[in-house]
Amino acid sequence: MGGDESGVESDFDWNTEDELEIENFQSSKPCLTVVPNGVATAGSGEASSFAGSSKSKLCDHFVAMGFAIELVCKVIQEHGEENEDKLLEELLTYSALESSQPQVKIEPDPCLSDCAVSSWDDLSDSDDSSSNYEEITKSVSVHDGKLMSLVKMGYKEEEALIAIERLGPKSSLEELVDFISVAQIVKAEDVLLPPEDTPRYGDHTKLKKKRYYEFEVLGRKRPRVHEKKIFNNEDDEEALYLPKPMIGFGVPSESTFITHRTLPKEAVGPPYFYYENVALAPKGVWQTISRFLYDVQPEFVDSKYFCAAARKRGYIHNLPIENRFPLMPPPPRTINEAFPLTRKWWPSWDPRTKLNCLQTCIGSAKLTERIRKAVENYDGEPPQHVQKYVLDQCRKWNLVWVGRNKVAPLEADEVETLLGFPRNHTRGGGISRTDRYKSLGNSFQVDTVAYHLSVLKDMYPNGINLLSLFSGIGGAEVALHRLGIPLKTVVSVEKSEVNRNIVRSWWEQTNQKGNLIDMDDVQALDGERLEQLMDIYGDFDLVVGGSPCNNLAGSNRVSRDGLEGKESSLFYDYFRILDLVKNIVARKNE
DNA sequence: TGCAGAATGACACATAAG
DNA sequence: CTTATGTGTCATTCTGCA
Repeated sequence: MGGDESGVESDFDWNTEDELEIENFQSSKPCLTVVPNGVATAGSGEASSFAGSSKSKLCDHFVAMGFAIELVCKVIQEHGEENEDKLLEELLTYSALESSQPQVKIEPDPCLSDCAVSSWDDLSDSDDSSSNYEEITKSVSVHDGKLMSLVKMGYKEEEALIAIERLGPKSSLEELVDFISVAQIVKAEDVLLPPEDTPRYGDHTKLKKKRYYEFEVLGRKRPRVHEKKIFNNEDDEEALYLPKPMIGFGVPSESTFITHRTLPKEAVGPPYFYYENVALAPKGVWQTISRFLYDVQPEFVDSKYFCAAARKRGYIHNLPIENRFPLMPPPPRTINEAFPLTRKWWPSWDPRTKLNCLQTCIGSAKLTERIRKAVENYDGEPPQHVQKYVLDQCRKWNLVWVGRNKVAPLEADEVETLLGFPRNHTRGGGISRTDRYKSLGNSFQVDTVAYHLSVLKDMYPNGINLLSLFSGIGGAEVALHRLGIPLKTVVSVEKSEVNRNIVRSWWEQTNQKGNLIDMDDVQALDGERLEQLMDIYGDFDLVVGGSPCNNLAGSNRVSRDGLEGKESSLFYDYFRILDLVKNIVARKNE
């Protein structure tokens, strides 16, 4: 285990805006606006009275400036809300005090417990809003035992509450402790570090301080990408968030490869894990994900290097990266090759050779009609502004030319092919057209994933046991199958019944010899159930999951809440389950 | 009732312009 | 270096239609 050579620069910017994440952690921030009198209202600006609404606005205002929500509550409570400048001053004073004395404990505050309890309630699955108070107190008392134990063990009440909320009511004490410990490590780093006003790429002093801190104080070793120069030839000092080109440790079509990396000790498999999500998540999200997943660096890969459509994704995994091989035959890499019939109609002023990311929605018929009308008015090349309009729309909706002046969205079976699934994979069985696009838009690109998983083939000639979380339409299963890796037992957890049916039907059609066990709720998969499964079928060799991205993806106008969003926070369940599997495996091998 | 169309106007990041 | 503008994104929600 090599560890960390000091001074080796990372391509990944670990150094920015960590404060924000921590705030999220402490307050379990999101959808709740807490006003000073301890009443929590859902959403912002939706409060029933004028007073409430203005209070929450002020609160929001300060939180948006970067102050911790509990601090804002406290200050507003103490000083009223008439004098905004005065409040700001107080907040600044408190913040300064806090950062110089990290151990100062903010007194328990009604806002805090309310906040925690309210989001707790969100998770408790009772949509009935009428009997709120009793429900809450009841559920509090049920967990009082665990809460008390945790507090007695020396953990802060709010930390304990957040952990219980995250891991669900059935979580064991052991799991809770584990969760809090990770949270504390993340928190400790950021509280103890000097506050950073603005993210600055390539700021060496800060970078070094942080390294020093990690190394000396925490005694931790963090893997660095030693070969980073490959990503960024011209300027070493510019630490970029995402690598350019986005090829991760290498792709079959490019000649640059990284064949060696050092994983942190805790990350080393088996079991192997493979986690996926959108590359362009809000700031800090990938840092958090990476810290939870044993400090493994994400591998950012754009699927445009594998097929004719872009798909920028980050993957965190502990697989070996030597001797990868691609699926055969290689899929077409340009629109032209993928859809030869479009060549005849493709206008010379449309320079696209690759499609954009395949999404969950497609362009409407009305839109294609508007485009036809716009283009057919001109003989030959339309004027610049029309070209721009048409190209913009074509890029936005991934339209292709299928006739004279005629564009069309891709058919679902064409999307299947592009993503590497067998034709008609999602067809029939009661799935509607829109659902089909939706399932496909949320799926893996099979060739990309298969390339990463290909290293397992030699390691497991007799097949593997797979735990597949958020399986969707079974991208991982299809990838392994296409690689020729036998599937012994697959435990597939997927919420959508339609998707489960798709996987089940694929399983039967491909004459799989193994066992397919499907479940619908990741939160219901606890240690006991896992142990039971592993007793019957043997240890899991691989844990795959791409947790929901709705709250991370840029196309979400409504609720891009980051990792703490309603769906995307299910990432913590991926971590919880993976960690359980690791613990169970480790215990058995003792 | 369920589906498809259309509007919505969030963000982070890259790049250009001042 | 700071500010303005452009670009792209595993989406959500409402409305009208059949």
